[in-house]
Amino acid sequence: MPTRKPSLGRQRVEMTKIKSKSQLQVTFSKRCAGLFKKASELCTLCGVEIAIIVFSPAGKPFSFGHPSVESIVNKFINQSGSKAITPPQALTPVEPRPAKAGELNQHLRWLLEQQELEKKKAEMLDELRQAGQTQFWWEAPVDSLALHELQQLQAALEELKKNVASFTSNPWPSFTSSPQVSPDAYEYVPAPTYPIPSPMTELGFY
Amino acid sequence: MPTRKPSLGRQRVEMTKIKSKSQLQVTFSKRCAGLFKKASELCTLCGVEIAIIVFSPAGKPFSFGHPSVESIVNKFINQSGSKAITPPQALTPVEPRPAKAGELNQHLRWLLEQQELEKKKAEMLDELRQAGQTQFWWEAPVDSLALHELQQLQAALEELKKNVASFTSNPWPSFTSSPQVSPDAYEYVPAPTYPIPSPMTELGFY
DNA sequence: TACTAGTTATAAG
DNA sequence: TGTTATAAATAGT
Repeated sequence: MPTRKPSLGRQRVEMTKIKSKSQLQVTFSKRCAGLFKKASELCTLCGVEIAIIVFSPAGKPFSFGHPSVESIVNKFINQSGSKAITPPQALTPVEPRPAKAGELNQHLRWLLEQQELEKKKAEMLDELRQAGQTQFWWEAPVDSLALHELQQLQAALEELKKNVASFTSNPWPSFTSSPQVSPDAYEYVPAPTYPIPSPMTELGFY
Repeated sequence: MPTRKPSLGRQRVEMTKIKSKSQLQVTFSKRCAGLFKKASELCTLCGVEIAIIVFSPAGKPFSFGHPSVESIVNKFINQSGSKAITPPQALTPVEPRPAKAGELNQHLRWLLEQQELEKKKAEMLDELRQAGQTQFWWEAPVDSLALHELQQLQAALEELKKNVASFTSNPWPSFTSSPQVSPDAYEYVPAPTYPIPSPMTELGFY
């Protein structure tokens, strides 16, 4: 005979902070997903622009944006009219330094552009990861060699830092973006971003 | 006799942009309110920070924020002080594209390498920053005189890059952060108009 | 992750 | 704006 599986079903929940750490995590995941879905529907249904930024209980940033978080944020914080975002110039190594207040937005866009790139990449990684095997080679603990290399790098950075104080040219890196095309898809980025202006680009790294 | 008032009740709605202007307005109002309510609940239940910005069909800005849109946006675009380095940060200019399914794994590996690099770099940059620097070293201008130092740095990075493939670290760190304090007041601003609090300054520029 | 059942959101009127 | 009945989100398993 079939043993009944009488789930209690959805129970009313008191609107107060969840105590249980694990339960909180579960609820957060579900509701955050639900929130983003609602946002997505609102975008589709009403053709509006929406940006959502959420810092998880663990402090990790989650975001949703259509057409993009940065565009909306920028629009929001600066409704006093702004120039259109210039598409990334692949061969332009340097972002103009903000000399005037009017140029600040340009830099903000740059920063936000970085975030965008990161989110897209993270998204891709997630997809690939889920589509692939259960375990990969890189899912293993760190070894000491990495540490060594890191220390080496850090030393180089420290060295450079000491000698960099008197430099006078433009520090702003450019952003090269591969045709980040995402037609209809809205961003739903469980992966947080971490805006760090990287000078590496100027150095021809990677 | 009670004449039935057989409301059809909620009907399934096609997820496509609503044509009727008036219907769109109604739907927008309801769903926007619903979205904000969900956000509010998520804040309360999980004690997280959320910012939502919506531009209505009429282009009017609506926002929800706890503790405030500004604080969250600023935090989002300026995570530099945080260790919440989950996915990476990268300016991956030249990203190999997987041509065949068989190359996916290789591509993934490449992506993860970039991720590793960025993660480590981010960590070190954090260290450097917390070392008491008001200004990132890369924010200082770089001219040709720095060439020597730059080459030094490049060498270190290249070295690191070579070793990335061999050392294995978990690309998906779980990060635990300090608990969040959440007051009771949530913002629900139908028509926000707020001054830009010098975003650049908070971004660590200048 | 998937399911169930009571809860909540919301399309229509 | 308020009502109703159904769709959708979700708490608990």
